[in-house]
Amino acid sequence: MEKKLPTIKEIARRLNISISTVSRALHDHPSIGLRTKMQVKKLAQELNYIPNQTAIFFKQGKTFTIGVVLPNLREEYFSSAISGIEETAFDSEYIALIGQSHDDLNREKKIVETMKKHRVDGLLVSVSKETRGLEHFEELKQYNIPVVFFDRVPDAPDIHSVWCSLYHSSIAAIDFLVKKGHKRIGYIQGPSTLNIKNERLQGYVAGLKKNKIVVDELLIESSDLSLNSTQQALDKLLAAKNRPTAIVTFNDYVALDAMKFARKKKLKINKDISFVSYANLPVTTYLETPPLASVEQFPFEQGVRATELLLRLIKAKSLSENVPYENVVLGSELVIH
Amino acid sequence: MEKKLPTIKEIARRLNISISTVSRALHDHPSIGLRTKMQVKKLAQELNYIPNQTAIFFKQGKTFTIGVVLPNLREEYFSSAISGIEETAFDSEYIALIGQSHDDLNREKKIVETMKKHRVDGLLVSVSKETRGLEHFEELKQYNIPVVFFDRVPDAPDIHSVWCSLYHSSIAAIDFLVKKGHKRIGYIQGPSTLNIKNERLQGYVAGLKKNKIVVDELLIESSDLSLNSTQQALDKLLAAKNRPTAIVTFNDYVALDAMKFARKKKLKINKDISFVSYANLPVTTYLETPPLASVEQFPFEQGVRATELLLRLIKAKSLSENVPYENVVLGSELVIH
DNA sequence: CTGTTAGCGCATTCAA
DNA sequence: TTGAATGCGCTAACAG
Repeated sequence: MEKKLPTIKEIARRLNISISTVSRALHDHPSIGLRTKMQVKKLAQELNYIPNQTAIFFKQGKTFTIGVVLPNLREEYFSSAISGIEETAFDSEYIALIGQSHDDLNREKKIVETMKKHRVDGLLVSVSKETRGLEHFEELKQYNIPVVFFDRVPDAPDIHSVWCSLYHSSIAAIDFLVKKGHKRIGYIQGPSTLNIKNERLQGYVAGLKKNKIVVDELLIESSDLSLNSTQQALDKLLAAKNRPTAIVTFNDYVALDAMKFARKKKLKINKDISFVSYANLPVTTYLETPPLASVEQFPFEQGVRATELLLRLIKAKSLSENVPYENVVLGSELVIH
Repeated sequence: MEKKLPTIKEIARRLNISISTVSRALHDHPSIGLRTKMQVKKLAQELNYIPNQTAIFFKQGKTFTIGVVLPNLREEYFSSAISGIEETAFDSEYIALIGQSHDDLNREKKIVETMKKHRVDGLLVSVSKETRGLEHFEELKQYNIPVVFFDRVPDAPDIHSVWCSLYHSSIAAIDFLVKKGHKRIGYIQGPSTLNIKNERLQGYVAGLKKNKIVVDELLIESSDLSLNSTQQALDKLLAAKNRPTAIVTFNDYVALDAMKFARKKKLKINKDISFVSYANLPVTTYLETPPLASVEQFPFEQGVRATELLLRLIKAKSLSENVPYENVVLGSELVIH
């Protein structure tokens, strides 16, 4: 049997006073007599009264929720980000709704739709690798739901975003490898949709130039991030006439897959072939032979900053203030293992 | 400027018909004339009308949200679980609200409070390691919010739960080690609050007995799961008169920490000292020398099952049906690497 | 086939 | 100091 939850109406009825008096008493409104106030509070306590937030949300047109859309929670990178998001949101009395796109555009669209239905106060998005257009986000504007893209930020004007520039760290990575004596440095890049903003490749090229190394297109392969694709990329690099002695990879997962594969081919990691990658996942600290170095992209921090920005936008919205598009670019950091 | 969102009222006004007609038309109610229906739908389309779910939720006394409370999203184990939760929930038109306790009881309480405020339709919980009593969950009963505990399930009667029994796998682990020739097998257990249900230790003891090995209390240490604590535990085990040649650890993280430390002490993993652990985290596949074996606890699956159970409870609740306490115990599986 | 009305729980304006 | 009345957006019972 559905028990009826206590409401202010119920309290009012029992005390033979009006609903509004109860409401005010519970809010410590100054114009309520001490006696009445105490009575009300006491009964509320006894009945275990909790205001029905859904009613309040409904009335206020606010839900105190923010939606988070990202590819996959199982990747440590994103779970770190969402950890930062949840913490920041929670400390501001917001709560996070989550949706995983699984890098599937249709699912992403459906999630955004659901978030819209739930009237989230704002949305944080790290786009799927299939995402090109932003039509499914445009509509949110009409509903006054601010959107902040983070980490995987689409290359579009007129958006709010928080991401991490990899340009300088990419150059630092090349500097590091060159100092280690490497001259032939390969590169396994990721899907083109994810490459635009972060300037990994640009940094790679700039780093080579800075070190007077000619860019060899045969040393640049790409992976769709699947194990298979990474293996193929590595295979091609290893088959190159002047096989690279070091390889920069899109992220640690690609590096890990590549290393696993390299070991199968009887190559000694960090001897026959070295790796430098991006993400600096905590798990790499447990490896006997981790990538020589990895670029820390501060996913947790990105989550925090993105949430802070989003909360600011939400506040501005409620004050009907206009906020110019803001793009927070964090620095990255080459971490040597 | 806050734009006003379209409502059925607005549509009704423009079409000079009544609100309820609009409502019915949008719901394909049979008693609405085709013409009217088309008109309404057309205008709704044009105005980009979306029903205000918060109003509907409010009216229905349902939110189509489920809360998820767990220690930490950054642990792959839990992020796998939540991945399963999110998927299952989403496929049933539910959305997940998340809260991390960070193994802090007070935070856990506050999160539960928040979930209650948000009137989630149900709650999934993996308790913090500080959690002993369940008072902060009891109150949810009054609000008719069903709770399903998963993975870290408190040892209490009258709860719904989904967890994974480790007893048989623990025995299998010992069998496995014995077959490998190990006779002195140590054990690093976790915090006592997390040990009750899963029967890791019981399995360890049973396994030893089964193999006619005397249980040596000096070979049983415990860790609070921090790096330091694990190191201390390992140190003690290594200092034991008859140092163990193999160690079973509470989970892969403990094993990884222990292995890292063992390497520092110049011990060869899987030669001087071998490890078997629990969780079977995907990351271990990337290790050159992973634990010899690890017990798969199917966190994703647990998340799915827990969500399914919760959704069933929610449905039963709305039908005012009574459901007996259900405790789903999944099997685990020793995976040899 | 369509309109009128009430009400979900609460905050709030206007009266008293 | 308190009460009555209104409305947020929507659904559904009731009335034509």
